[in-house]
Amino acid sequence: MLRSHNCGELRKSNVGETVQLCGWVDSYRDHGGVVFIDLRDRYGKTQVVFRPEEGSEVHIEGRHLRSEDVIQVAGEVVPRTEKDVNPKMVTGEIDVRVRELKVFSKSKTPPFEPRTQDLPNEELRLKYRFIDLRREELRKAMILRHKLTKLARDYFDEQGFLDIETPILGKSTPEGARDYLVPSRVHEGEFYALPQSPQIFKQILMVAGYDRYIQIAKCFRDEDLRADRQPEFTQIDLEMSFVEQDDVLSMVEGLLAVWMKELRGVDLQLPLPRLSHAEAMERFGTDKPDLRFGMEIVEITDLVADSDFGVFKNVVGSGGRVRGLNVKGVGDRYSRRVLDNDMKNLVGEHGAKGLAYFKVVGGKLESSIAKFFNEEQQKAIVERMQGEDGDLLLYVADQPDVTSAALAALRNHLGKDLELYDPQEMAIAWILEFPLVTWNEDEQRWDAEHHMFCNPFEEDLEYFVTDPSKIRARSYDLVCNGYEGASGSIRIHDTKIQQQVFDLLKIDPEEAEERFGFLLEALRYGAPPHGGVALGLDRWVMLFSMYDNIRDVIAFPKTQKASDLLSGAPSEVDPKQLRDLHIKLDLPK
RNA sequence: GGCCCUGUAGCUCAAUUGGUUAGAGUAUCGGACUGUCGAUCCGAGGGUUGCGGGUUCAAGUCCCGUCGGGGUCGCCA
Repeated sequence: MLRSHNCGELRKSNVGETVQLCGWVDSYRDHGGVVFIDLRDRYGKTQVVFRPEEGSEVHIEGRHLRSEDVIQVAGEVVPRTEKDVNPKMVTGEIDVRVRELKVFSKSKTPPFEPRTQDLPNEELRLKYRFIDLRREELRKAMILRHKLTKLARDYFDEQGFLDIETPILGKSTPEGARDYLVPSRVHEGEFYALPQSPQIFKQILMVAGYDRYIQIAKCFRDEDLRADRQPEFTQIDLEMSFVEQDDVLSMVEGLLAVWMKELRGVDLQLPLPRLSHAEAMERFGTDKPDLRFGMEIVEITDLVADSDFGVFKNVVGSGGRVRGLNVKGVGDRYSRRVLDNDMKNLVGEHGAKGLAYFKVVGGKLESSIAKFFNEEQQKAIVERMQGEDGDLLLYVADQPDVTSAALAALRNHLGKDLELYDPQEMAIAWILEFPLVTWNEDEQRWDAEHHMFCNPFEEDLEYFVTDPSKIRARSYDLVCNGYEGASGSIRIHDTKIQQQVFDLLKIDPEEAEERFGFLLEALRYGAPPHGGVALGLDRWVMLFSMYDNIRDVIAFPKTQKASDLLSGAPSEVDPKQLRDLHIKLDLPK
């Protein structure tokens, strides 16, 4: 070993010991005589001291050390005088007095230093990821990620789950997200696809009798990125046989309880709150509500249908709804400019054509459009909204889905802007009973909401013929602070029901065989009732470490355009490689 | 694909309404200093204002295009 201790462990009790430390020069302070170096490794920092009387050569070399040089020092642990103790460092009670110095490697002047307060822009951080990863914040995130993963593996192991790997090179199934394709050299003109999830394989494992499966699985989706979406990401993927929905939910809840206990020291209240999809849409306008604060959506369609306000009246007349939010006590906080521009634009991004607003004054409404509502209507609105003097009431009038999307966005914006919640809090809940299918207006057909192997409620089977939009699925999402943290369902194991679903989705038998016949075939050889769920590991690390993007919890993330600025991927390849694969490029001009 | 933000010294930022030689902190280099811990003090070097075009007597600043980064809508079963 090149070191006897790491840089985070020496204490007063080590005084007098001769030690060797290795690490990176975090900072240096040269007083001409005495030179101080903060030596850093993954475990912490220790101050090492060069004094002229320890030998001129070592001292001179010490004076030339610069940020990020990698060195080994040998010397004696000495106590600091009381006034020199640094209470900000756990190793602040001691120094290592350097007798010998070895410089393993000098560093070029780094583009930024790991100890910097002013973070450089993300482009630079990604290009020099090896330096960014030296920062304490990122190191903490990596450690937290390790802990979440380790706790999950241990938990599922205790519950009898088997960790089984599934292929990375798989078959393209053109449902859902765009596939990342990998050309086959051996099979000319044919392609593998990287898995969007191990979905089909884990169901086949259930058929094969491995009734509790778990995998920390890399998944790939070639879609546009977001703050919480990377082209490759990690799922904690599991599947269980001979279970009902509640069994899967409580299994996941058990994991969350472990995480909360071990990482936050909190006893998670179980079972977690459960909301139906319909209820979530009604109260929060979204299937992934941020439940850290209230400010729920309230409907006033019935109260304004007869008002003199043309906008509301017309919307109601054409089947629309008028819904809004009561923003408590901020009647004067937002200027008309903010309301008419910023907030209107925000709801506009979600299709709303306008934003109506009132201030509650003396139990009535005040605003430029208040005159269109008679006293009775005003009082009814205030009462419905539970309005008190000084409240701000905001309304969107439009088709139902537009009011939901617009008000959900507005609610999230206001919650953050008004700091309506404790950022430390984690509000976790299940969203249940998603619709099995949604109508695709462009294609004029029904699309699976979750996926096509998702089991409908038996009591809803009659709606297959009468009104497919009413069929509820045995599917469930776990939401936390407005993020989808897990998603799963009980699967279909009955071939008759599976056929009904295919019929509804207009997937003809031949097509079904071609796309995923191997799963359908497996299901014909004795399929147990089964279901499962996948947790987005990156998002949970992000939530537990309170970042607002997942790049900060991934060691080597990609940019919004899916490139890796560190390695330069993607990149052109040698023409010979393309020839081997029989690929000719046909690029846009 | 749409919309919004952004790009000035290695880094973080400034630069009045379009107007003189584009500044500051930090980093780097040189010097001073024997107890600092964001060390301090003195000095020096460091710029194709992302790139290309245009308007103008004059462009970091205005216009068009383009590239990179970020946010978001579409998209993501």
